[in-house]
Amino acid sequence: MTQEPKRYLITAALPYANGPIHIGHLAGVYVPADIYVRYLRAMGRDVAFVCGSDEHGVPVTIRAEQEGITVQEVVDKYHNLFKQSFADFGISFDIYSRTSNPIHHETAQDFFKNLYDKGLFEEKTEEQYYDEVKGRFLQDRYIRGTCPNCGNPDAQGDQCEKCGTALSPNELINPRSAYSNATPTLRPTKNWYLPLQDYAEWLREWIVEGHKDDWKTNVLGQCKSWIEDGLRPRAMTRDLDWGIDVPLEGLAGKKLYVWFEAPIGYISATKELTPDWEKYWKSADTKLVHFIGKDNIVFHCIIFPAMLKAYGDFILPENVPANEFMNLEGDKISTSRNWAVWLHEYLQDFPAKQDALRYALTANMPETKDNDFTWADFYTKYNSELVGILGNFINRVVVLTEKYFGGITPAVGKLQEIDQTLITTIAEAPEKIAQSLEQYRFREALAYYMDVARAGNKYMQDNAPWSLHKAGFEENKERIATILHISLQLVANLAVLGEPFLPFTAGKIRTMLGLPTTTWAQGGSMDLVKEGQTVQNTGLLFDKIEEASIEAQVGKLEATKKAREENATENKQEPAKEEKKTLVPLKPEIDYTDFEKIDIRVATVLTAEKVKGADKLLQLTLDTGIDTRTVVSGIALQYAPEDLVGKQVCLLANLAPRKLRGIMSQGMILTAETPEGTLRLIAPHEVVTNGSVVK
RNA sequence: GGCGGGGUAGCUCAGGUGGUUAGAGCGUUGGAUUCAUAACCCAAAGGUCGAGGGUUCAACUCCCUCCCCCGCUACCA
Repeated sequence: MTQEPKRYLITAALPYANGPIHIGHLAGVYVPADIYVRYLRAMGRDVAFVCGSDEHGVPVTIRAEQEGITVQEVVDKYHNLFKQSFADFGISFDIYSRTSNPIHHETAQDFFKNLYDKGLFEEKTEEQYYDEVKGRFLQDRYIRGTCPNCGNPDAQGDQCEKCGTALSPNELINPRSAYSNATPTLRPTKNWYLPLQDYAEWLREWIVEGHKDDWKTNVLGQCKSWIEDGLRPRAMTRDLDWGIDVPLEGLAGKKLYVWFEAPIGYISATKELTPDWEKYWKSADTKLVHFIGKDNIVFHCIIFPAMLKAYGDFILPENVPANEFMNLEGDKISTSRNWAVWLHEYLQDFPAKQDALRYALTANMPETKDNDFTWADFYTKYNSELVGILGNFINRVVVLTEKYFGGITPAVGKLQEIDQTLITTIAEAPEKIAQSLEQYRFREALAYYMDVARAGNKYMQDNAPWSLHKAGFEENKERIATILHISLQLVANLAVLGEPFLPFTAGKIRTMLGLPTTTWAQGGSMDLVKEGQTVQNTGLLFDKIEEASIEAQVGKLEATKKAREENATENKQEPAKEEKKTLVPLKPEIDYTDFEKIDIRVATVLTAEKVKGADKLLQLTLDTGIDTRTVVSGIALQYAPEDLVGKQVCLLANLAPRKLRGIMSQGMILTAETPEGTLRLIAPHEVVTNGSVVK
């Protein structure tokens, strides 16, 4: 878009109603989005800033069970908490909605129906684990069982939290449902997939070529990676009982995939905001920007745009300025590990210090890489920058005006060169800051803002009106008046330009100077405070933070860490105790005819090499006596290729061939698997003829 | 393993189509000052730009290899 857009639609990632908001969310998404929006509004642009709670999906249902309350109570609780937190921190949404609203259900269902009617989905039937007791299908992470790798009896179907191995549910030993502990069965189920590969070429053109210069490198890189990796069909429906019904007949218990419906929440929220919602979504002169964290890139840059394209009519995001992550004291922020600074707790500990946090998070925003939030840094930034530079400058000006002119704005007199220099600096600031904001460079913009306050301190220092006052007030009165007049204009500019970053502070400054709501266009003006205007000293904008309150925060985190470590050492002893228990129990009895179906042969390894692109796979060539065949085996972690050549192994020879990493594997090497998950090859004790039958 | 992002002063981070002394804030040190919340102002010290090779008259910037951090993604038939 080369022309200035007529209006803006700004979205901030929908927070998931499964835990409170922390500083990572704020730094990554909501603060930058809010700064951007406040700036646009100050520019007089037409903006819709939409967000809402994401309330569907499995985790909230689990949480409800854990806490012994209904799912609705869980999502209500977090929705209200989110709403309060955002309001407290001045995140100025035009609407904060929620995906449980009827309007969203309708919108999402309409969207699905539209794509369905056009025949844009692929239908696929697959076998999935099913909990007979609870009567529901099980998502991977709600199937528990013993980890084949480390023997942890509580591994999840998608990964083992003890050893970190990525798993799929059918690898678990003794799988059981996380809901009922029942042994799950496999059941076929039909779901609808969006064939993303059909959009690959279009996405490539749109992103890789079209946006190569204006999207952030981290976003562009991630998209490229996905597109070049090959896009695959992605399920848009799930077997769940909490969510939005798939709008087709006879499909009880089938819901829309949360990542299908959640982004549609932006549309529903806009609908809820205004009957004119279509002009924000379907007008080419609207600029759509999604603010998200890096974990959401694929959904906002690939899947959602593909959906919008499939539907037709809708505009696409002009930019998706995803931020990286904010760490906390050197560790990744984690809701489940309670490693976070929660917004509601922050305000209890630091009442009315929203801008302090907004400042610290903006100054250190993870724009290009993961950044670290430390309390020590927060403390020094607050005390030396907000207190020492910004607050102090304003206070000096207000106090001097009070002392020398009874709190009345004095008239400006004859200007000197030093005044002109400052006036130029002020005049240039709005454009400079705006340039940075337009490019989503928030920390730079904030630094430029603080430079204005710095220039004020320097101006004050260089002119030293207090020295002139001492030398004789009456003979220097005009000069002192001029210095203070200009300084007051600078203070007013700090309110105008600070509105996006520090809205609470900007409001306080306006009160001091008796200014109405300001616009960005007023920035740079030297006529914001009129001669004769009363300047109220309403007290310090920022009072110093005591070291003790910072130590208390650090102590809080240390306690969390300590508790976690104690937990970890307790848990460490468990696997040892569990080892004996993790032996796989006997399978049901079979008769000899079942066994006869199995054809196991002795074979000799002729060649062995690692499968490229795979950790655990070896590609083997075997002499089976009957033929020479290729077998892929997952023993690379246990055996080096060169150790295998010439060795005899046992081969399940009549197993249906199957492709692994693109290689056709004709059979399966037999191994003994220890309870710890270690694999040992099975072979005859003495060398025998290749092709000998094992029975 | 593959892919993407990142590894730059004590700390937190910018930056670079290859080219004279590599930047900011904080911290440290010295000076000046007292209107101001011992704040502000001036100055200085401080970096072999992750490691090792290569291309080049010239690399922190380009190429190759390796190491570390973050994320995405795959594979025990």
